[in-house]
Amino acid sequence: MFDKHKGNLDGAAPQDDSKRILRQPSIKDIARLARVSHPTVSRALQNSPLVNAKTAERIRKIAKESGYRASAVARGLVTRRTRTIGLVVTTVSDPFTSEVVTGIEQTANDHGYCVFLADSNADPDREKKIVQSFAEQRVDGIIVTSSRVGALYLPLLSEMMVPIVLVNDQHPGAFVHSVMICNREGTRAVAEHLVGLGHRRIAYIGDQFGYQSDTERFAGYREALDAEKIPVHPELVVRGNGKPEAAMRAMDQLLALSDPPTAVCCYNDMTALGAMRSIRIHGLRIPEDISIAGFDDLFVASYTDPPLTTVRQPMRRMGQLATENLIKLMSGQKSVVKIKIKAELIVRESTAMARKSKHQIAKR
Amino acid sequence: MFDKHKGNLDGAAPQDDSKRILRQPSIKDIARLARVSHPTVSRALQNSPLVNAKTAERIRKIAKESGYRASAVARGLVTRRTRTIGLVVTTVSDPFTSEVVTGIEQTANDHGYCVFLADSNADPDREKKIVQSFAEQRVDGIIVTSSRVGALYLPLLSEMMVPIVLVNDQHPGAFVHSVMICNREGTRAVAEHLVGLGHRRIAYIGDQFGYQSDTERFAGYREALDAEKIPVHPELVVRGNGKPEAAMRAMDQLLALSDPPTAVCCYNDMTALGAMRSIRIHGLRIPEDISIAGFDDLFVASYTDPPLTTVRQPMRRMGQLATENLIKLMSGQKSVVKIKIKAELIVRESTAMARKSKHQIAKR
DNA sequence: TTGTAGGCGTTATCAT
DNA sequence: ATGATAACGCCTACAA
Repeated sequence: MFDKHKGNLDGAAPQDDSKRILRQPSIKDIARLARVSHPTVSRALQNSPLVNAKTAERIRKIAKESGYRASAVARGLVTRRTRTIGLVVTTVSDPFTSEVVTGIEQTANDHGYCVFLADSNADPDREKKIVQSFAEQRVDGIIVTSSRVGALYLPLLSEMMVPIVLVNDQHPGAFVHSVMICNREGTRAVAEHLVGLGHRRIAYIGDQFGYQSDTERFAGYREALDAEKIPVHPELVVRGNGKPEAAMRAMDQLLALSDPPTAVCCYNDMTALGAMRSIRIHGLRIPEDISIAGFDDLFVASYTDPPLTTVRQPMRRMGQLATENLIKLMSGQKSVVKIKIKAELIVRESTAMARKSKHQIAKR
Repeated sequence: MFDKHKGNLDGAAPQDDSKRILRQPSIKDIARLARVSHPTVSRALQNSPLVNAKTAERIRKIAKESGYRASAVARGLVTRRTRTIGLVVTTVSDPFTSEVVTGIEQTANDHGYCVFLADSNADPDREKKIVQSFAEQRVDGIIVTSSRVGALYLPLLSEMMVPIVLVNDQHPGAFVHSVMICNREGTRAVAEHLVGLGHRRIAYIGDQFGYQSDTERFAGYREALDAEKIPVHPELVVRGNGKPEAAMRAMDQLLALSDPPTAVCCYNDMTALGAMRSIRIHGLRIPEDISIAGFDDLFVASYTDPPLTTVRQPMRRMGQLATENLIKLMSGQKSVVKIKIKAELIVRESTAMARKSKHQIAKR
């Protein structure tokens, strides 16, 4: 039975009838109840030693009983600090992002900060609007993940006079504080791993053009091949958009080649997911027919079939570092401008020895 | 005599070059630059018709040039509305949650609200703390996803006098506004689908005890079996915790049975992910040896191997509905108390006809 | 059409 | 140890 009925008793939200005093108690209300002045209440609630222990106790009791909650709004107005952080992400529903957000939120909370979350949908205009709305909220600091604006923030921010930290900045500039992974080293490790397994035709499925992380990861791939004097075949370098759907099409392309790759480096795990699906649809086996590797180590990488070889990115930790860094900045301390995190290769079962191929020239 | 030493001494902004910059411009700064009073600025910026079109234009120009941003905190103090929503989730990094969050954030933003995000880590105490911190922030409304506190909010909230909407409330109470999926119908559809495929030994891997959604989904499972007079074997009902890891162990249990199930209904897709992994590790095939179905239709359900049969939950839409509902409530309108969303069975490739089994008694 | 005079709920700065 | 009183930046009467 579907009960879409509203309760006829206004049990939950009785704020319509008469205009009764629907106001949370203010510090003055408490002062009146406690028969002291409101600054005394303020002091008592902040555990100031400047107030008599007994009265302080009494005040706190009264405050508690009447459900008093100091208004952060009023406090923010006078102290000029809101203890608030603005967080802008491209999409919360991306598993990578949501892990970073978790790290940020928890760290912020531990330090007594509230966080405003806003989703830019990867739209630079929207991203700017959000930052402006954060300016109005008078946030004490801002964190941006996977920004496509990156260095372009500088002017806006000097105007806002609010510190900012970027996570996985996609458009790096010199003086921007940021936390990022060693992309090049990460993908290089993957590619070396693949080469070590005897692969020679190794493809790369990238992200869209213009992303710093993609550029760096591709550089790592290229380095590994160069080191072994394996040519980088242009037809083995294709692009997706960081999501499975596009990766499927990219992989389809690769499999349509007359001499398809025996291994694939993917820009990230989401890309790998799509690639694996495509491979399966083509009736090939992983890793027997083709090896595949991702980047990020999302939780799902442990549950693909077979589990995915990838590069671990400590996402929560990165969020934590960004936040701690921001907090330092907000309290006026200087801080490290670029934090680079080491990437860790995680070998699972989606990569294996290359099968003998007509093109293969044994070398080592 | 009220000498408030206003006039030229009005120190609001000592524009001397030496110590400016420390502050974002205030409405008074703009007023001075535009040679009008600050209420005029206020009106101009709100496009009030009460101000001369020309001067309004001039004021807006000046405001823009000086990068003026009205302080939401000051405004909130006087209007007693912050245009802010508090959102508490159990974990942002859960894919289900992050989809709901996306829906909420976008809708809120479209309506001019900022959202505070807080992660309770599924800890009821923390959940309460968060709500209190939201009270201090004077949020205009609150949304809670997968609350474990549920109806227990009522007292706290009537004290806060802030409307609240729950998404997938796990502890429903009569007068709590909430948005939820038809859990029972959803799992019933899955189970019927399985029965229709000839399965008779159908297992259920649930969540922890005490979750409303689990209880309802299990009820749906039971209904489907009852309808076909298939007994519900206790050994076929096991529990995980909604995450893959625990689901693996649960599935291991099931596979250790002397007569293991030929199909499994999982509480959610994350559970299914773990179950599939376990099945693979045991060397069995999906769906040839065993069929498996999830619930939620996370993006990953399309990329498992094989793609997962599941029940679609329109997560973003649910977030959107919750938010729209909350906005109504915040503006004092009455609104639907319980919104129930229809669940949709999505048949993919993880479910197939039951294989002949010694125990099988053809029936249909 | 514009300006003046509060006041929102705090904290900060003085007194006492 | 406590109390007046003044900001903080904005909005909203009400006055001009």
